[in-house]
Amino acid sequence: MSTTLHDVARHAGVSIKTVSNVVNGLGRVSAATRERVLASVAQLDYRPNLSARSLRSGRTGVIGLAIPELSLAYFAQLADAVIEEAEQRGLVVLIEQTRGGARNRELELLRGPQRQLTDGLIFSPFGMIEEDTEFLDIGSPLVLLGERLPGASVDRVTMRNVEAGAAATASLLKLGRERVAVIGAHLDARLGSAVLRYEGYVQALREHGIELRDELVVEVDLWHRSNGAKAMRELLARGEPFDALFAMNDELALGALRVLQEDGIDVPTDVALIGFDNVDDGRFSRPSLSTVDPGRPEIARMAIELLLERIGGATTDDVAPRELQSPFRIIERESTSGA
Amino acid sequence: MSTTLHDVARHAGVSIKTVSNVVNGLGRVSAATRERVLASVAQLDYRPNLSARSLRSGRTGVIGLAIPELSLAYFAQLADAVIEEAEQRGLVVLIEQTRGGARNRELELLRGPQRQLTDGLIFSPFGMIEEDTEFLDIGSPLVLLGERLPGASVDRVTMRNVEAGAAATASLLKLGRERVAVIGAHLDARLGSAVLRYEGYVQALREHGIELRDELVVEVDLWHRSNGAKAMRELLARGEPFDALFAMNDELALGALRVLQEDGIDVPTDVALIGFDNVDDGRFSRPSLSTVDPGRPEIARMAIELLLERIGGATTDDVAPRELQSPFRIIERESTSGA
DNA sequence: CGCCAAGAATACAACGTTGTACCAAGCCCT
DNA sequence: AGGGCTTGGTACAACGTTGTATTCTTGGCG
Repeated sequence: MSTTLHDVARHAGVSIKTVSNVVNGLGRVSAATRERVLASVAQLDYRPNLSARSLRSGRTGVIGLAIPELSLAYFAQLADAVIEEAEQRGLVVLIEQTRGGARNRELELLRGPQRQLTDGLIFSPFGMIEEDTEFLDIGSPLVLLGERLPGASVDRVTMRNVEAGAAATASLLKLGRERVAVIGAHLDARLGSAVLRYEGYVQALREHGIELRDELVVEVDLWHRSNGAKAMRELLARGEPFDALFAMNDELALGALRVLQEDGIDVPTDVALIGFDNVDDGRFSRPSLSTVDPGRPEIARMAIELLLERIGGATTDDVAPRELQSPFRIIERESTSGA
Repeated sequence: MSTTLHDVARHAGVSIKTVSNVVNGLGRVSAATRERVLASVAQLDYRPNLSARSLRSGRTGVIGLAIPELSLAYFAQLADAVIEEAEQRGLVVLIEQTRGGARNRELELLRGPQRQLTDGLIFSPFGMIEEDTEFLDIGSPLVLLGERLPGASVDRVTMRNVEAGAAATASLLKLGRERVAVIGAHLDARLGSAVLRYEGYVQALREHGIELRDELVVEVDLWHRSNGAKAMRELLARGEPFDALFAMNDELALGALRVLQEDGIDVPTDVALIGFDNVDDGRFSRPSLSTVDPGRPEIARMAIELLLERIGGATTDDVAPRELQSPFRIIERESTSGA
């Protein structure tokens, strides 16, 4: 077994509590004993038992991050940012995948035994519906990512999806394009990024006095690359001409790009293209992909800040939930270059 | 506070240990009391305190996964597989990033307090050198991914990098190409995938009676997409003709592809291209990317199996370390299509 | 009818840590 | 010189769980 406070205490000839105080920098300890204890700690290679510490303190130093899928670049990069941000605050991150965001998976995960292991959870919901908000009461701090479940009174980090969607669309319109298609819509949904980004799209069209054409709107359930390709084939099959495309995320955009090129359609000359998320891949596609940068580091930072406020605050319940918004910016690359 | 065994015991009118037995399915409990206890458990929504359980049992149910960077698609997908595999065995995964695999970061991570929190560690080393092997003695089970630190007597999961490198190269040669470039080499290193894959490259050339030309070998430190682009510019600048390219991973390949296309060089007509890792992105690039599939799910499964054997085994020390090899296969896509 | 074994449940300690309460000096002040 | 105060340290309990040893039933059997 590894060394404990007892071992160190015996070795240094002090009480176990004094060692504890030295290790945690608490209480008053004379310089002499402190040094003696530290020497013993070093010599015996003492490392505190985190389970015991957690049992006493009620804190584990672990936070959970629940996302749909790590193999989607957006979430991988988000996880990266969260881990980085957590590390700076002395926390470690337990990642859980909801796998396509199936509702049941999400509910299970909210009630799973892992919750006992984490001081709080950062959760990017996808499949849950409004009736499920009661399940969000998990007994430990929770921060939602995104605009789903708007009814729930929980801390959350969102972005200006409507404005961002409008800005993306506008960046296409300002090139003089007038037939702007969009893929990734969830027309019969009432919630989620898809709804908001679509709203931005519609809004931008209106502001520029351009008619909204349903034939240029393609719905896509999961925003995977393969579905982007499928959506583009569908759009092409419709035979409706278009000269610009707003893809609701970069995966869709890159999937669509591939199909456009297969058909000999040049981007950006024939079709200007913009995605969403600023995933690394877009920088090296050909043409490189214009996109909306959602401010991932900020999202991570804000989420952890909200979480830590709850974790730290003794009386967590009576504080009203907060919503923080991350800044976004349009990144113009080759896929919308003047041409 | 949440409900404890005490609460349930009082509620069901039994002893605390009986509740514990019921919850864990241990000991002999009559059907009647079992039912009564389970009813109380459900009613009070009892969930065991994992810290306390860990303190008693010495197990946390958490395993660590230390990788260079989650934003590299290969590692994101690997992490995905590990989490999935762990979940099936009732474990959760703590992901730690070594950020480009700096040696110090790796050593810190091996000694960090997190080790007290995990039952074992799956570690993909990058910057550590052979002199550091002593640091691998972390007091809990450890499985290495890859061939680094060959001197260390630790469990590990590897792949037939030499054979795979040779197979990739051969798949280019069999197209009739004779000037096969390679990017990603670490010529003055003695260890690592780069060395082995390069060895396979050399070997395949020799077997096909093709001369090895140093001018067609480009070194790349970190196998990022941007470095792939840089390497390709360097290769083009050399002015040495080549008609095929083996990129040591898909990121390099996609970065290189982009630069080739900028220069109007057609893939696969002018240059046939194969990568390594079978990252999702390669399926939707244009042309789609031929690659080597390293068997990620198998790697994840093997790593966890090795880890669990150590964790389970009472006398862990006297069992000789094992090495498992994952199967690989060549995936031919457009970037090496006959043409 | 009395004894024993097996079945069912309990009491208690321990895992390693930290918070609370307490104690022993030494010092200053009146 | 004795009361209060600061400084440095200790003893003990508690966090919630589980392993070990123990007790209490009960029914079967000689």
